[in-house]
Amino acid sequence: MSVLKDKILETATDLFHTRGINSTGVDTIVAVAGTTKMTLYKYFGSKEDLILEVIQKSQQDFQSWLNEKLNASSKKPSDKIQQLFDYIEEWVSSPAFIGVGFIKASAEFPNEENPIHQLSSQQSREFRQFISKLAKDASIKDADGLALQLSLLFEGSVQAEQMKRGSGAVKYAKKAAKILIDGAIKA
Amino acid sequence: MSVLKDKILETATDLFHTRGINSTGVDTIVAVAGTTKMTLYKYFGSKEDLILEVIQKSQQDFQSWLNEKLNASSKKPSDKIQQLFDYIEEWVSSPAFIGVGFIKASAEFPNEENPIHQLSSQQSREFRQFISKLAKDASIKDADGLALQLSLLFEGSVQAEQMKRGSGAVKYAKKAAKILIDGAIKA
DNA sequence: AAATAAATATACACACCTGTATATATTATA
DNA sequence: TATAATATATACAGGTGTGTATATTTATTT
Repeated sequence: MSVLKDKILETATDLFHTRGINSTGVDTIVAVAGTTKMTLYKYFGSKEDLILEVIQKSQQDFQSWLNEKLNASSKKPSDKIQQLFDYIEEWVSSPAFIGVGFIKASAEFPNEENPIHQLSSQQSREFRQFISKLAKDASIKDADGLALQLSLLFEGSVQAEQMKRGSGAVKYAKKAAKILIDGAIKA
Repeated sequence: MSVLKDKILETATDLFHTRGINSTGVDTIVAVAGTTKMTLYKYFGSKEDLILEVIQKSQQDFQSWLNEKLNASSKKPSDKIQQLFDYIEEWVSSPAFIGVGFIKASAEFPNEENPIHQLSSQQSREFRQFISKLAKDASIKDADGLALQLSLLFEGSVQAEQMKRGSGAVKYAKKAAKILIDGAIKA
């Protein structure tokens, strides 16, 4: 991947989160990235394409990071799901955290026919399936149900953190997750 | 309140939710409301003022509805908090549900200095305090902690419902809420 | 050094946005 | 009926948005 394309993606990701997607023009993006519109439109067919790539890459990066953390920490499936929110907390609390792409995008593009909304919806679904797999591996009966509940805590936490940085909401989400997981294991 | 001002508020509320706030121009609002820009700017100083009033009124309406429901159903404080998510489910599942103003607004206006963001943040806080009061009345020890957790489930549910209408996420939020409330009562 | 590719600079077409100015029509009140 | 208040119609100023056309400069390769 070209270094310039990468720089544009990175800049757009940052601006979309700090100023909003619709409020960020391509002129601003290229100015901050230190390049020109011609270059941007060489790598991305349209602003919509750029948005789609930003959302995709953000989620990919997070998923990769999370996977590595979980695999490095333990081999036991029951440990993994218990540690899920430890890493979510680490990630959300880090200074580099700027939000979750698919959550913001679905708010700015509420129409379900919109490609950006559809990609957001798909990624939310995939993340829930990821949690569900963790639960299944840990021999939890209603894995899908628990996964949905944990994803609600996750999305709620991110929302809260976006509303007010340093809210500490994730700490309580973690406690709630532990209670729900313990309950689901016993069932 | 003038009937026209009311009509504009109602139309704007609907369009903001179905198309997004930034994506909805005042021209569209007055066209759908069946009036003109001159009238809109007579009742609202600016588009920002209109947005603020829309968010304020939406939350007020919801809070009033919820309060009535809770007061009508039972006098026992411990019942009230247990029934909270019954009514949230009823509200979110109703065909008239279009989303929560302060959640969408905070996504479209991420800058914490922005008046719209600040109002959103304030309303999120007020709703959490409302839940906390329910918990305190029910003699729950860590009322603030539980209120935060329940608000995460609430915001997560709304987010999920926005992502995909009819997701049924609230049903699982309700189950999770019951577990968390029961746990908090025992503690 | 010559030829090819990549990036820049600049200008512009066209659409849409918010907000206002001005003149006209409609409705309510006295 | 005359006066005042309310709403409409229309046009426009000034800004910003996406996307493209054209020409020039820089960097890479042969």
